[in-house]
Amino acid sequence: MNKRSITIKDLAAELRLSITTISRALNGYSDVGEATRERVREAAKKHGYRPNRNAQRLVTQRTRNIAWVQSDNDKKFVDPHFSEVMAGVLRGARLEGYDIVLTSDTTEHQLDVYNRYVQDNSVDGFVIDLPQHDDPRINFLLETGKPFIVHSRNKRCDEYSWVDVDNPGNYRKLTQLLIANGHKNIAFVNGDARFTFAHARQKGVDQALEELGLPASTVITFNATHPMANSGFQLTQLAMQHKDITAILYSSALMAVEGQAALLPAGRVPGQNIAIATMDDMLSYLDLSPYEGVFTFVRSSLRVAGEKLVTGLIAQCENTSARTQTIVPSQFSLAVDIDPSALETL
Amino acid sequence: MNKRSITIKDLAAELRLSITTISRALNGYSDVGEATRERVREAAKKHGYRPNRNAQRLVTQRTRNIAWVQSDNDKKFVDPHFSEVMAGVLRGARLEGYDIVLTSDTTEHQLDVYNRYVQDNSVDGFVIDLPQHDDPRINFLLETGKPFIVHSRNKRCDEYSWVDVDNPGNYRKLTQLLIANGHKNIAFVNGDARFTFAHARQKGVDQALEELGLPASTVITFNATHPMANSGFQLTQLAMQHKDITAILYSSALMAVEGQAALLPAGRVPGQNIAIATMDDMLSYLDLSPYEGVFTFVRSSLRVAGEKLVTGLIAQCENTSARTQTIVPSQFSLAVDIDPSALETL
DNA sequence: TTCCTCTACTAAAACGTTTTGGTAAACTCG
DNA sequence: CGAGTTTACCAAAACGTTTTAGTAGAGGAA
Repeated sequence: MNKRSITIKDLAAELRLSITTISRALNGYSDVGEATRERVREAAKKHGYRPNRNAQRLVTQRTRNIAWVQSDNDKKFVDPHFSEVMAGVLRGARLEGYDIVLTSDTTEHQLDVYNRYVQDNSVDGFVIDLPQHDDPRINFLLETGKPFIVHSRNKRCDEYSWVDVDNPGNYRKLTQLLIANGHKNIAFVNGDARFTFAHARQKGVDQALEELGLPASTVITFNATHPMANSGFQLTQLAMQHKDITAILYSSALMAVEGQAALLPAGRVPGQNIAIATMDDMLSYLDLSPYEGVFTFVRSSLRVAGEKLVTGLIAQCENTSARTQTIVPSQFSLAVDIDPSALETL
Repeated sequence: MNKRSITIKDLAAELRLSITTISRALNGYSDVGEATRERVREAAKKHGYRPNRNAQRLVTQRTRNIAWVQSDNDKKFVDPHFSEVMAGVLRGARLEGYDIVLTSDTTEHQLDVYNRYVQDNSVDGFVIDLPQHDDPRINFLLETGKPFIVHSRNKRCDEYSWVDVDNPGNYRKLTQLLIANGHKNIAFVNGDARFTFAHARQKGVDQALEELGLPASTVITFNATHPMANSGFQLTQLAMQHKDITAILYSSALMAVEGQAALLPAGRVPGQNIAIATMDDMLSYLDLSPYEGVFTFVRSSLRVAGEKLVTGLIAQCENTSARTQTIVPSQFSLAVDIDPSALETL
């Protein structure tokens, strides 16, 4: 039970070397003889020695910990999109030898935990997911000067590091593509408008209409209020009340798939009498193979975004002046009933 | 930027007290004058002093960190059920002043990260979710003697702490309830059989049949292989190929809801010509209000389970001999077409 | 030989706490 | 008044590392 772990002192005693030499041997310094280094390595392996993380952190002032703070009563926590980003973050962190410290705040005292972490040396930096337009977490962290990175952008985005997808561009193109294929009545099933990503997508749609000189009524938007299972179904049902709609533009493939159950009773068959287009975040939770060539996708991996978030943040932790401002690329994959030539002229 | 945080020494200097007194004042020791304690408190607040977590951890040998290790290529990560348990864990941890350290392993070297954490003093204990029948993580942690707690039970469950729901009991009762209401051909849409929870539920179903002397063919089981969006839909479609089925028993309400889209085309209406029964994990991702009185539920909150997991584990971390072996209670909520009297005789 | 350089090592300080084992002064009581 | 007790403080050690500022000795050059 709870036996004390082996320490650098134990190794030093056993090998009749100073703890300095043990430390420097294991950390790859050149002022250690090769024979000695080998002896140290072997003894360390034999005893399963690992440096005490807390002692290391105390002396180096670096924790190799990254904070992810999740709002306790926040529905977005349970959204599969969250899990996908997190999976990428975890992978990136593991490869770099970092750990993720996950906590929840209370919405009333959202900044408390950020403040605590800044003060008590628990973490080197923060990942912020799903920012809002005037996000208090971003404002706070900018003030403290602690490293952080944001998934998506808000209005202060040139002051901090971020990883994002080209939301306006993607949705502008999807909209123009649908219009070029003859669709004049489009439903746009979008996410919660409080979040920057949903706002950016709406902007892309609006821009497309403006460029083509079409009235705003060409697209009717339906906003999800919370990420909920089957919200795609419910919003699609709403959209189906507008009989003249011939295309639906979704904000997530999950919603698009859920929406299928609302299409059938309305006599709509994707690719035949209705066109479906959506962003595909490449959720591993969602099998899209049945919809290949049936839906039009613009694909970009949230998992990759997660990995880029964490590597960007780590770069900044290790070199304070490093800034990451990266657009994760997207690929189009068109439904068979969509004429691809329209895409080239965009 | 990166300005050094204020330390106990700074406070001592400012107040012309020893660091001992500062420490003991803030930690509530009785050998500090009330006036002094107040002075210390005020100065600490004024400067936003927080003890350096790593120094604390080094000297106390306790981290107030709990590890949750997630398999990297594991689909279960993206399952909304995971998020719900995690939400509970985070809440419990926050209330007790603990943080969660989240990492991923690689499936090939699953135990590496457990081993590292045991050796390098990163965490005080581990939470293990979704154990398998002969789970190597459990075997390993039992050997090391490090505190851990398991969500669900496997065959060695009297050797460790766990939190679980009465899976066999609940599914025995649901099965008997359906049979008592005249259903002789039941589909059982169950989870992945590798996991103990799915196995335990199957056992409950089997036991019900045995007790009633009914043939095993009364219930046909359909196992999910991965947690996937819409797997409830696909498995329900499969079940609908058996025309004589009059009741479906699901392993999760999410699957039950997804299955709805497969029922309609088969001419089935819940509560009229088909009975639906399921466990309800009270996912905040899922709105079940439309199915109240339509499905039969046995309800138990995964979020509560998560909270109990973390408080049980913390108790064990702080007092090595403490063991938690808790069944989270379940409540029945019957569909209107189900005769409740059958339940009382069980 | 002497001086210099290079190799291979080390003692001690530092990181910021908590805890142990005190003590000096102030009170209490017979 | 003096002995004992209580109150309110503190110096120093400890936790387990990394890093700084060395040194002793071997080898080479003149």
